[in-house]
Amino acid sequence: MGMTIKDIAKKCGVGVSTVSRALNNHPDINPETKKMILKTVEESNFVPNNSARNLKRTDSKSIAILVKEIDNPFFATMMRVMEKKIRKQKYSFFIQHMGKDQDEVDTALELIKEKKLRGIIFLGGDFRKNKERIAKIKVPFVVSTSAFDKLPEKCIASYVSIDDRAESRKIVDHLCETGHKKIAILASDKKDENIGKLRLEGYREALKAHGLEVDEERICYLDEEDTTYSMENGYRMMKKLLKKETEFTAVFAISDLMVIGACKALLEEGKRIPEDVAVAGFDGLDYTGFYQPAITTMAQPVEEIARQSVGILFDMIETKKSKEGKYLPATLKERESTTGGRRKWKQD
Amino acid sequence: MGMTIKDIAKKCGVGVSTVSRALNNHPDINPETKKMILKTVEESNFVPNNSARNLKRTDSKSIAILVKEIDNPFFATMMRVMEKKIRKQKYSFFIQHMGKDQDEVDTALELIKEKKLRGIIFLGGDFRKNKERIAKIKVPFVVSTSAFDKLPEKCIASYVSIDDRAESRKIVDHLCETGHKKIAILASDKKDENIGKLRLEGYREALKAHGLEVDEERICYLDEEDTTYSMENGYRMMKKLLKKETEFTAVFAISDLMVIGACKALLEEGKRIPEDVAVAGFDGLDYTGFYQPAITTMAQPVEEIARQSVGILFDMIETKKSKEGKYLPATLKERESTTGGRRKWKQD
DNA sequence: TTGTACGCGTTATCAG
DNA sequence: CTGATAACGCGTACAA
Repeated sequence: MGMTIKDIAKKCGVGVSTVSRALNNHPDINPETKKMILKTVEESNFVPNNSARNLKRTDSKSIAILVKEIDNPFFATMMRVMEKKIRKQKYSFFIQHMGKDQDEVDTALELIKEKKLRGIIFLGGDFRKNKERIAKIKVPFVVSTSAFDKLPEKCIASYVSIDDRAESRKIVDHLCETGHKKIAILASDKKDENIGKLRLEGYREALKAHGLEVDEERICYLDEEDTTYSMENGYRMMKKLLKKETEFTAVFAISDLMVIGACKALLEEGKRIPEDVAVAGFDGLDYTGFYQPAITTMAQPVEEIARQSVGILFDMIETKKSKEGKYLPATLKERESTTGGRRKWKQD
Repeated sequence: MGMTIKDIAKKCGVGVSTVSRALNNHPDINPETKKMILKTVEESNFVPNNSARNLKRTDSKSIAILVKEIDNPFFATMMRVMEKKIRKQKYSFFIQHMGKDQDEVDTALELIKEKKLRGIIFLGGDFRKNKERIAKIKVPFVVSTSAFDKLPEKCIASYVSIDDRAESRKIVDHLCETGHKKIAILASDKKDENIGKLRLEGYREALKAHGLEVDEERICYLDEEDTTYSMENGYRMMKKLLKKETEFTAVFAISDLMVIGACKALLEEGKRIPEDVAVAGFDGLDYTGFYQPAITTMAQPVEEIARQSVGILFDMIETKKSKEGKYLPATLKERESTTGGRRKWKQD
C-alpha cells in the first residue's frame, strides 16, 4: 500500500536525499536526474507523506483558516477572498471547520504544532471568554468578524470586525428618523454575550438617544434551545409578537435571516411593508436586496474584512508584533422596507 | 517552544511510554501515576504532535469530508448532519475545504496517507472526468450530491444524490400540467457537463413528453465567464429574456438562487407572479418558502443524502466492497408561484 | 505496572 | 552535484 521515498530511490538507483531534492525543488540537483526521478514518481503513484514532512520541517510558510460557524452566510465569500490573497503571497494554506462543541484554542494549538503554521485566521467563534487559554497561542492570529474587548497580552494578535453596537445603533437611528416611535426588535437569546448582545445594546442606545423609552414588551428574544439566527426563528418570533398585540410600527431584526422570516409572518397577517410596519435587518445578505420589497439592512464590508484580516496577519508575521484591532464601517442600505421610496413614512 | 513527550516524562520522573499510555487511555497503567502525569501535562501546556502520531499510527478510525464548492447553500446542513452521525460511530473526523482549482483526487490522496483515513466523503466536485486518476484512491469513499455515470472499478466507492434529470423533468411536468405551453428556462452555461446539463435535459424531455416543441429562444444560458448559480445572474438573465420579448408564461430556473433573482426582475417589470408568469426553482432552499409569493421548487432531501452518505461509507468500510449508487427522491413543493393557491392557472 | 529502544517517512547536515 | 546518516516526536514491542 505504501510507496515511500525509499522505494523511489531504489527504483531510480539514487539516494533518498536526491529524491527529496527533486520533490522539493531544491536548486543543487542535476536537471536530468531530477526529470528522471519526477517521471518515475509520476508512474509509481507515489504520494509523499505529509505527516513525516511536517514532523521534520521547521519552516512551513503556511497559514490556516479556522471556521467555526458554518451557518454564517457570508463566510463563503470571505473564504474565497482570503484564499486569493494568501495564494498571492506564495503561502500555502488550508481551511478547516470545527464542530459546534469543538474548542477553538485546542484545535488551533494542535494544528500549529502539526503543521508548523506561521499564522491563523479565526472565522467565527467566541473569543471574549477563554482569555487565559488564548495566551497559549504563540503564532500570530487574527479574529475575523468578531472583536476582542481588549487584545490578549502576550499574544501576537488582532481582529477585524464591524462595531456591532454602533452600527446597530445607526440602523435603529434610521428607523427613528423616519418617524417611528414604537420599534420592536428581534434579538438573540437572553444569555448571549456575543454580537447579539451588542446589537441589542445598540438598539437600546438609539432609542434613548431619541428620547424614546425602551418597552421590554417589544424586545423578542430567541429561544434558548435554538439560538440560530434563522428565517424559521424570525418567522416564529414575529408571529408571537403579533399575537401579543403589542403596538409597533417598525421592526429591527438583528440578522437578515430572521428579518426574512419576520416579513413572511407580517405579510401573512395582511400587514403591508412598510406602510403598516417598516422592517430592517442586519448583515447585508444578497437576498435582502432581491426581496420584494427590498429590505433595509446594515451591510457588513465582507470582502474588506477578509482582505484586511489577511493583510494584518502577514503584517504581524513580519513584525512579530500585535496590531491594533480594527473596526470597519458597515454601510446602511436604505431600501423600500423602511423608506417605501419616500424619505419618511411615519410622521405623527 | 516545543514541549515534547520526553520533557513530560522527565518532569514526572517516568518513562516516555508511561506518558504515552496516560495520554492514550491505555489500560495497563497505575491510575495514580496516570493522574499525576495528566496533571503535569495540563500544567505544562503540552500539545501532542499529530504529525508524529499519524506517522506512527496504523489504525486511525477517522474519516474526512472534502468540500469543494463552498458556495453551495445546503452544504452547511449536510455537514452538520454528517458530523453528528460520524461522531455517533465513535469515529474522529474533520472537514476540509478545497479551492476551486485544487484537484480533489490529489488532496484526497495526500490526506489519506497523512491521516491514515478509513474513508472519505466528497461534497461537490466533479467526478465524471478524471476516471483513471480516481482509481488511485484505495480507501472507501462516497460522492455526495453528485453521481457517477458508472462506479469506478477497482475502487470501493458509491454515491448518493438526486436524479437531477428526472427531478428536473418532474418539475417542468408540473408546469406543463398547470397549463403552460411556453416555458422558459434559466440554465447553466453551455459547456457545463455536470448537474446543470442534466437539469436542462430534464426540461427538454418534459416538453417533448407533453408534445411541446423546444424553442431555443426560451433557453437562457449562464455566461461562461461567471458560471455561478447566483441571484445576481438569475436577475440578469431574466432581464435579458424580457428584453428579447420572447413569449413565455412560465420560467424554470435550475437553481433556487437564480429563481430569486428572476423574480426580482419580473416584479420590477410589473409582471405578476404567477398571474403573468409562473415561476419555479430547484434545490429547495428555505428562502423560497419565505419569499412572497412562496416559490415552487424541487427540494433536495438534504439531510437524508447526508445521512445515507455516512451510512453507506461505514458499510463499505466494514464490507470492503462497493455499494450500488443511490438516487434519493426529491420532493416537489407546489407553491403559490405556480399554483397561486388554485390548481391550474393557464388553461387555453 | 513500568522503562528502553527501535522505527514510522521525511528533510537537513554533512562529507564525499 | 550526490549519498549516507542523524534527527523530528511519538507509539509499541520487549524486556524488566
